[in-house]
Amino acid sequence: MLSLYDTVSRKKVPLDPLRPGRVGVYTCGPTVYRYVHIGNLRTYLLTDLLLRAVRFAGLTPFSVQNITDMGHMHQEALERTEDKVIAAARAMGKTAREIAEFFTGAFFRDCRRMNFLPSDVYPRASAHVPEMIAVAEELERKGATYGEGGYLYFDVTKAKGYGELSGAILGKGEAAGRTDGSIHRRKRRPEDFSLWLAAEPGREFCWESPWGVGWPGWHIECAAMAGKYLGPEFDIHVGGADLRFPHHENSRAMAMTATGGRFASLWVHAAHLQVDGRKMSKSLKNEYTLDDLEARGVDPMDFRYHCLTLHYRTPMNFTWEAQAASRKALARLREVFAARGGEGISPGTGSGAGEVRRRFREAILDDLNAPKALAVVHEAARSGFPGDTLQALAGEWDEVLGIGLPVAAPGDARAEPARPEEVAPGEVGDLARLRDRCRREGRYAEADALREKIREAGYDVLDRKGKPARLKRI
RNA sequence: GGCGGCAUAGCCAAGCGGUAAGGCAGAGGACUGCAAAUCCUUUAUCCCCCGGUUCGAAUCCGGGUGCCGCCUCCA
Repeated sequence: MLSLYDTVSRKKVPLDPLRPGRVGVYTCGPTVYRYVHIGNLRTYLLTDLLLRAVRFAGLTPFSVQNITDMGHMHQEALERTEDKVIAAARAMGKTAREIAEFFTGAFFRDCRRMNFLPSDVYPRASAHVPEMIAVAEELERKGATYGEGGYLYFDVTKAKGYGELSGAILGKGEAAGRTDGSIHRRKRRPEDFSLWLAAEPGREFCWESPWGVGWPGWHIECAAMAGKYLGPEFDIHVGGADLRFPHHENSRAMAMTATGGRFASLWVHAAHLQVDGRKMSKSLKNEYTLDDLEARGVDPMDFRYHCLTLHYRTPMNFTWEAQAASRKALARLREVFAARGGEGISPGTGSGAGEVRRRFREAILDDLNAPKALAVVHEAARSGFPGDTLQALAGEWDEVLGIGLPVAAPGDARAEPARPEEVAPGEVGDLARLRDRCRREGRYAEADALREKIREAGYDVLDRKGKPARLKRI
């Protein structure tokens, strides 16, 4: 049985699906007016790992991840954005909708590169405004709203259990002491939040509503879309730690008040990723994207592996040094599984692996303890298990880890070491062959000089007894 | 001011009451013309500090110190 740490009850609880065998999962997805950064990706990796673990536990997940393509994309913010990509798009006369489309595409591309299992539905906020209006109307009927002049607010004192999720205490937050006239002037108390806002002049995204032409508040997005695709009650809600308050607290308050249901049974939050001990921010120039990592020689799979070396609730401090260590570790694992996986002579699931299998399973089912599971993988890699056993294990485990442990059948091309011409440019291959001849003839000084040249070209020379040397990218 | 998280070897990181997983780096060995790669072995008498509970604590309690986050858009 899979157990997960639930933010509301603050302890690990066994997953007990509302519908037998089916697990409904909702994840707060990206806001598509910029590229997602590696911190966002760590959060989405939690969803991916969760979905894979649900399958591993023999259940079928149904995953919904929203795309926020208009909610808090304020027209004003668009106009004065410092983001170069947006600024350039605006300069070219692109609409907010076109910009959102572009970054949505970029998001899906990153998901593929990270080897995320696709969600079943990716609802766009802009396509669900009628559903949001319906939620707001229901809240109005329940007497949990107030407002005037095109604005509608949610009265948090009408929500049962407000604060259970985040520990927020009414009147105790810093917002209580802050007064932003333009935002707070119509609110009775700082914790109340907008369900509907009047459109400012020139706003591209706006809709007709019972309260006038305008646009929906941010928190109502998730309440409406989760409700539409998963119903008033579902199993797991996933999101980044920063969304705990106010976004999740408010989504929950609204949904529970509107439907009378409990909304999500479990709330799972991903701890943040920082860079060099600081929160990522534009001003510090440390908001890395997957492309930034690749430009520095870090493959998306290397980053995925690196994330898995930490538990999802442990804050991560991203450093190039630690990422490099993970890159090497993954490369070694792959080599071991590839090389030995090819040794298999008999088909089947292998034997003698019961113990590691059990411990891997236990780790994953215990609140998705990926680092513990990876330790088991490393043990197996050093265990001396026969090829067919390693092959079976790699296949099973990679369903959960998704880090590309090769599953090479005997005779499979992946079971054979790559030939020089397959990994290196022709000139480098020529150097390697020339060096082989020098060595055979005992001209070691020349051979060593050639090795140095090959190194400079970015390749390691892997000598093999009686066979041509292999080349490997450094 | 309110709420929360984290402090474990040179670095990253599990463990959360029973006597310190795993990875990277380092050291020794095998292999090699020498290397690299690979393989084998090895590397924390101790888990930020001070008290306490317990037969027993990195793990629980109390008090410190340091770092970080949320409370405003934020994964």
